[in-house]
Amino acid sequence: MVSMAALAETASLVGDPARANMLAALMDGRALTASELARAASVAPQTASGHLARLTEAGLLAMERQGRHRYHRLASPAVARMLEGIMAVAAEGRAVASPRPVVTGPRDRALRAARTCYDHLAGRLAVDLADALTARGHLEMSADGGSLTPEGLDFLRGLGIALEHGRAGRNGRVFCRPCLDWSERRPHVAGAVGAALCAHCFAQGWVRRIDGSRALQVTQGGRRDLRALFGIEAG
Amino acid sequence: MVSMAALAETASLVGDPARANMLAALMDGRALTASELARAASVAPQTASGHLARLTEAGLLAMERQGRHRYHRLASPAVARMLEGIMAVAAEGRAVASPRPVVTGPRDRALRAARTCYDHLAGRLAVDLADALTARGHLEMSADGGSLTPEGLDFLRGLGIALEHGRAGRNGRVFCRPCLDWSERRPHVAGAVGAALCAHCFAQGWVRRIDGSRALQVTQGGRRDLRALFGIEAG
DNA sequence: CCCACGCTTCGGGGCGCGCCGTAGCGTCGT
DNA sequence: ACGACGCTACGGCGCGCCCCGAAGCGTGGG
Repeated sequence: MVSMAALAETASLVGDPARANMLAALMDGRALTASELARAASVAPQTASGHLARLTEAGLLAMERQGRHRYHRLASPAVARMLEGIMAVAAEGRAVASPRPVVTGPRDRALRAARTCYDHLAGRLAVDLADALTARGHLEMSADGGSLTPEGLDFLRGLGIALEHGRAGRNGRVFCRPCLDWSERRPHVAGAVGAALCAHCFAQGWVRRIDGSRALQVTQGGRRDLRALFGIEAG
Repeated sequence: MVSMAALAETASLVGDPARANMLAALMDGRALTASELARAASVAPQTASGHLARLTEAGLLAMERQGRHRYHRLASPAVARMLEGIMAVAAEGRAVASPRPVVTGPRDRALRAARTCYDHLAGRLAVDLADALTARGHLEMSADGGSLTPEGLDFLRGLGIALEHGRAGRNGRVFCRPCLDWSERRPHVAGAVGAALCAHCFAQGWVRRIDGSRALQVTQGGRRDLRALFGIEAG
């Protein structure tokens, strides 16, 4: 039974604080350089280099050279889902340990409002979006799964959102993976639909990244369009 | 940002071989004693005790006393999903490292055929079941989600499978969480529907546990009924 | 009542690995 | 071509924690 040893091996890679910080920094789906990741983890570049080599060899990260920089990113959606799962358990354990909501730093404010989670939106913006779509009968979600309704599919296609990949079932529905929002403790839309929504928000200029953070800022046009199209007050 | 430290903390709990083996042994959803877990991890009872205390305090395990035994089990479905996620990444990484299928031990044979995965069925039996339901239009699954069709819901209810919990959406569908089968590399049914199916198989005596293993044996009656009701050849 | 048993606590030994010095390689600017 | 820069390879230091022996507690059985 080789998989048990593999379980410990993989988990211990995430189990080191420096590597965990690097992985967390990559959870927004971007590709970062070794130096940036070293800063994120508060370690020297040599240390980061060693960690990155191990993570890459284990298949957690993918690396591509570009000039004298080397950009590292999560190797696959499976890695992102794994990290989500670990964070969910960590949050659950914390909640038991300390009943009151743990901290709300000043910088956290922006993160809680809107951020990316690998390839989709997260934070209050994402939860509000899911709620708005649900209220209009465009989306149905439960703990075990979710889907766009035929009306929801039409609506999003009308906005110009390409959804060819996760094509609808024989009754015009397309499944959405629910992802438990880390800060809101409620599900938002992940999977192919979530990725398409997120891509569209960036393409339309509704959101943009704040400095080098994982947090997103809703632009003025974004506020206007999100209110007009989805009826949500963002930002 | 407290969650990053929590990420490393939680992951490092799984990152120790002894603890990982214990958690893997509990992945079938049963509750085991400290001694059994010590044997599973090949460590002395004192060592196991310390590990179990840490896992319990962190909220990964739940413990209940019963006489002079103490039964340990996974604390929540979230923990099971986390472990699934880590194993998926581990398998993915291995697949890259060694192209040929890693090992097929004699004991693995039974595990690959049928086993439990926390609260639902896994292995070839579970994948065949999902395929059969899909072929008959009772189930639809994709990478991002799945659901019973209204016909599928009726069919299962006709068998006496209680599905009140994950009640159907406004068009008579009930979502199923897809779970990537560890040995078959294809999705089977998890979530509330998967749990109900698994419970029904046990209740009808279609399957039973082999000795103290995670593997399941399909009974003679199980083979007959599974063929008659689902059209699958099991065992 | 005493022993057997399951489990836990305490203490010390040992090994692994995370860390940063220094040094070396490849790439880009001027 | 030279230096700056990003990154990587090597070596030794030091901390942490995983492990088990020995001993203590609670339960169950003879």
